[in-house]
Amino acid sequence: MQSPPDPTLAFERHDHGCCLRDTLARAEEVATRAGARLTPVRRRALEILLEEHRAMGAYEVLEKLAEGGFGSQPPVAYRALEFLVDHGLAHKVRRLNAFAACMHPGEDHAPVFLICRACNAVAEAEGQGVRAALDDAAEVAGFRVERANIEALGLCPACAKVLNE
Amino acid sequence: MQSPPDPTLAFERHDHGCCLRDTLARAEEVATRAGARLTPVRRRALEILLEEHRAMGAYEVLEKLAEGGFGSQPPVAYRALEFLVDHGLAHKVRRLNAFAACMHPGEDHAPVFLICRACNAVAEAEGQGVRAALDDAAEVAGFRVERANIEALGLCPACAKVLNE
DNA sequence: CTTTTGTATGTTATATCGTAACACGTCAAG
DNA sequence: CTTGACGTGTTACGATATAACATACAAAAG
Repeated sequence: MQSPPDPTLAFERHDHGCCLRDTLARAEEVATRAGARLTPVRRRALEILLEEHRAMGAYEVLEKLAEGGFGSQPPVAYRALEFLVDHGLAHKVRRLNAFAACMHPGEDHAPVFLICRACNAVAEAEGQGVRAALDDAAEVAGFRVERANIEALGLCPACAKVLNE
Repeated sequence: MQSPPDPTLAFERHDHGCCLRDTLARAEEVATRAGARLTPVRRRALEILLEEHRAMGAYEVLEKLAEGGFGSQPPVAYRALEFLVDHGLAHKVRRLNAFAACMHPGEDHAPVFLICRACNAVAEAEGQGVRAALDDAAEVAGFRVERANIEALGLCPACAKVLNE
């Protein structure tokens, strides 16, 4: 494993190689079940997001794809990422114009993103309750929610601690 | 009187001149109270957002500012818009890379944006409940939310009706 | 097995969104 | 009347994203 000592996607340490292989395997399954093909570029793009385990810009992903012998032009990355997002294998974090691998592919979940304004780490938290509240709020306006982006900016536990000293 | 019976930057018709003048007046007050200056460019930028009553890209706002004799380079618009956002007089809708005037300047509120995927209309709904749920979800991760972006994509009532026919 | 059809990949070129850095003007505080 | 903070304007550029077209490739139809 090469994983650097970064926080991310959860604010806690964890077994990385495990969550990578595991998630990748589930991703494969999700794609198959949807009748979609997790082709080499797409698979590699997902791997990249999982390896780094943080939110990455499309151009950053592109660079790593190119290193692996794939195309080096923006559409290559954007298309792979779009596929991943469409199939729930990755999420777009709009505040950062970045993408992050989904930690719960296949499971029916409502992710909310917690973005640390100090270290830029992004955690994907469970937001069923938030989503339910959103559906309620939308209903008042006669609006039916199909997709939602819920993102919070603040301080992660580690940075909050440091800044308080 | 303020507060019409609409659910805000809404999917319904309403008295426009009224909500414009009214909101503008309150904005002036908010700025003054914050010790900030609602200068001509800034005021005009807000007017533009209020007149059109929809989410607008920075370059679109810029164009209209230029028509009014203001500078025609991007920073002019971005700075005015940043001021408005910082002072709670406008919001950024990240899904659209666009800005919308706040319909409740000064009031303590937690906006959620309802974006119609068919007609691109944006409604600003009240999201106190959503925000509370978000705070709860964040707390589980030891994260303290400072700012949040909550955006929903779906169909507005009008478009939903049309598409069902 | 071949043709057809739809999908995936790659490329060039360009659109769209956003910011850094600096010059100038105004105004209020010292 | 100078200094310093702020606001506006400019040029130049960086970052993000997509359109349009060519080629390859795989699954379905013949």
